[in-house]
Amino acid sequence: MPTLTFLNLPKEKQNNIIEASLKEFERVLLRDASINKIIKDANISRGSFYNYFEDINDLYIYSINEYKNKFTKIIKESLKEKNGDLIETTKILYDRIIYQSTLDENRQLIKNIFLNLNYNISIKNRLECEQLNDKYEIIQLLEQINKKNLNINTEEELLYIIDIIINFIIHGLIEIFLNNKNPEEIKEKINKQLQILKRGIYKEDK
Amino acid sequence: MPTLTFLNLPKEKQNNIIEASLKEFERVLLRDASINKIIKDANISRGSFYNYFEDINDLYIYSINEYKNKFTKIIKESLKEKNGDLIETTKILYDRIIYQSTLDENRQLIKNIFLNLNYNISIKNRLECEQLNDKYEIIQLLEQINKKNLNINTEEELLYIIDIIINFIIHGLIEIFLNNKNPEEIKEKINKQLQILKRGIYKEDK
DNA sequence: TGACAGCATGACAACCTGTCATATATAATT
DNA sequence: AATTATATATGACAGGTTGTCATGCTGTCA
Repeated sequence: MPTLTFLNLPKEKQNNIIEASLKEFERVLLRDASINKIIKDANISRGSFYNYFEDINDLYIYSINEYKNKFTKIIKESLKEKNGDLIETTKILYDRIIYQSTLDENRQLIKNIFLNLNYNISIKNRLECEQLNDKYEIIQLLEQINKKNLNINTEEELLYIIDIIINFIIHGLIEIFLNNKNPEEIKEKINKQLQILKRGIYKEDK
Repeated sequence: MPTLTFLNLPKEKQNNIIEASLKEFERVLLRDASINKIIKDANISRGSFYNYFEDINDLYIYSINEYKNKFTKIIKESLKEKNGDLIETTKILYDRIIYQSTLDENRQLIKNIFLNLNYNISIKNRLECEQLNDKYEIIQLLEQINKKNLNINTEEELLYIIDIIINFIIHGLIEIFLNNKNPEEIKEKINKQLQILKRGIYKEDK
C-alpha cells in the first residue's frame, strides 16, 4: 500500500505518478519496469518515490486497481446475462476479455497485466490479499452462480471448480499474448477443456 | 543451446561452470540469478561466458536438464506402478515430487526449478521445445496411459486432460513452495480437484 | 522567533548486463 | 621452423539498475 504521505499529496500530483507508472507498465512487463523512467516522467525525485511506495510492486498493485474493477464488472455482467450458468459464463467471459484486449485503446496494458499475473505469483497474492473488499466481491459473485445444474456438495467444491476454470482462461490468455496463438484456436481449446470438466473424464462404471 | 565452443571445452571445465550455475540457481530464482556470481565461482571471464551461452536462460535450460530427466523417470515409474491409471498416477506422483523436494539434498534447487516454471513462461516454452527428444518421450508416456476407463474420444482430448492435471500439480507446488502451505492440505485440494475432474461438474441430465 | 515534524532531494554505493578491442593459444600451411 | 590463420580468453567499459541517507526545505505550532 502507498504511504499516507502519498495519499495526502494533491490529487493532481498523485495522478501524475499513476499516469507515469501506467505508461511504463504499458511499455514493458512488470519485471522490466524501471523506477527511473517513472520518476523522470512524473517529475519527482528518487527519494520521494521511496517515501510514497515500498517498491515498484507496491505502485503496480495500486495503479492497476482500476483495471481490476473493470474486469470484476465484466464478470458480474456475464454471469447475470447467462443466468448464473458457469460454463456459459466462462465462454462469454473469454470472448469479452479477448474483445477488451484487442480493441481497447489500452490493449497493450491489459495484455501486460495478464502476463504479469504469471510472471510473478507473489504479486498476484498481494494483489488478491491486500484489497480486502475482494472477499465481499467474491461472495457476491458466488451467490449469483446457479448451483442447480452443478454436481457439487459443498461450497468448497465450487471454489475448486472456479479455480480450475480461472486457470483455463489465464493459460489461454498467456498462449495468446505471449506465444501469439490465434484467439479462435485457444477458444476452441478452452471449450474442449470445459466440455471435459463438464462431463468428467471417467466412464460411468466408476 | 550452448555454443560448440562450450561443448568442446574439457569436461572438467564444463562441469565447473554447470556446478557453479546450479549453486546460483539454488541460491535464488532465475530472475534474480547473477552471471557475475557464476563466472566468479567458475573462474571464467565475463567474455568467455558470452562465448559459451547466449544469456543466463540458455545456461539455465542446459544446467537443469538432469533434473528434468529425473522427473521424467519418476513419472514413468509411477505410471507403470499404477498400471496406467491417470488419477492414481497423479496422486502418487504428487507424493513423490513432494518427497523428492523435501528430503532430497538439493531440495532448494528443486523448489526453485518448479517456481521458475511460473516466473517465466517463455523459458518454459524454450525448455519444452529445444529438447526435441521430448516429443518422443511424451508419445512414449501417452502410450502407457490406460485409456479403457477414460471417457475420451480422441488423442487430443487426452492431451487436454493431461494439461489440466499438470496445472493442478504445478499450482499446488507453487502454493507449497511460495506460500509455505502445508503439503498435506494441498494434497487434499488436488485430490478434490481430481475427484471433480473425474466425475464432471454437471449433473447427469445434461 | 524558535523548534519541530513532514516532506523533497539527488549524490552515492553497490549492484547488474552485454559488448568489444585486444591478447593469447592452438592449428594449419608454407 | 616460421608464418599465417583460426579459435578462444580476457577484463575494461558503457549504460543501466535499485535502495539509502544526510541534507535542505517548508509550514505549523508554541
